[in-house]
Amino acid sequence: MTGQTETIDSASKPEQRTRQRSTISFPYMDLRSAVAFADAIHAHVGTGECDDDQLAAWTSQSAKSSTFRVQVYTARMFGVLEGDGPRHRLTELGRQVVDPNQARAAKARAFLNVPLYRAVFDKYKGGVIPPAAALERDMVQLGVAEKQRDRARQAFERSADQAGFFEHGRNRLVQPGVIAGETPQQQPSAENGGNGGSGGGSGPKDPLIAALIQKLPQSGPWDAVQRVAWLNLMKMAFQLTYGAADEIEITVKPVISTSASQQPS
DNA sequence: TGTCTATGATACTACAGGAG
DNA sequence: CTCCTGTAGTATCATAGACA
Repeated sequence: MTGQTETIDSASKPEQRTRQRSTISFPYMDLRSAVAFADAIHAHVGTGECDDDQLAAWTSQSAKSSTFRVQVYTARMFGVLEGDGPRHRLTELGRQVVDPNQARAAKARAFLNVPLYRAVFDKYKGGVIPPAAALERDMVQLGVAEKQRDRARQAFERSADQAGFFEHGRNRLVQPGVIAGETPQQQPSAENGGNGGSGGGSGPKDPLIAALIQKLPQSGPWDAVQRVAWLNLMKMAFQLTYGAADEIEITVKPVISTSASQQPS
């Protein structure tokens, strides 16, 4: 393991031969490949779980191949798949993606789940997207590795197209209209994703918000860092669901020990 | 010819288990 | 208890081949 960097360095000019890592997450495949996985799982096990080998077989791949791994990574990044290790299942968003009635809104949400895409969207929403070269420069500034800039841009453009963000022209990034109002209101009765857990609740909850609520621990200690992370995710979910509002800041402040007066002994 | 897709390889990270 | 090592999983890079 340790000799490999030397091999790279000695290849030729060591300058800039080292691998640069992106500091912002983005998928290497497009939204369609993520939806394909969601479709495969939905078609075979519905809301149940499957493992690597099954999913690979259903999509005519080998579970050992990197393509398969990259595609799993892509689907998880879009938020349509979840699971630990070799086990996979649809997320709430994934179930909506395979539902023709909700697919449009769900794809738009999936698109904005990707940190890089979210950042680009925030930067250019309502405006005109620059040409490819300039867009790539922006992506590099946002944290994409120099060598991955074109790949990131290509995946971005395809995914944006598939999510309906280019409906007003390929030089404009416009959030599809359904996202704000359509889905949250339309499950008046049961049927809201059987094992949702919180399905028994009453209020009309956005699936993204519902999924976050499901993440809440039942009991026990829950440290501040985790709480802040959860609250930040909820903040983003609010922005996606209800639109951007004034900046909300979530921070941790150490407790100033006023408990001295409370200590009985 | 340029772009896209698929694939193998590699770097990095996290975690468990054992030795001192 | 701490440090070291091995292992597994994830993220990223590089490139060959297919296709328009």
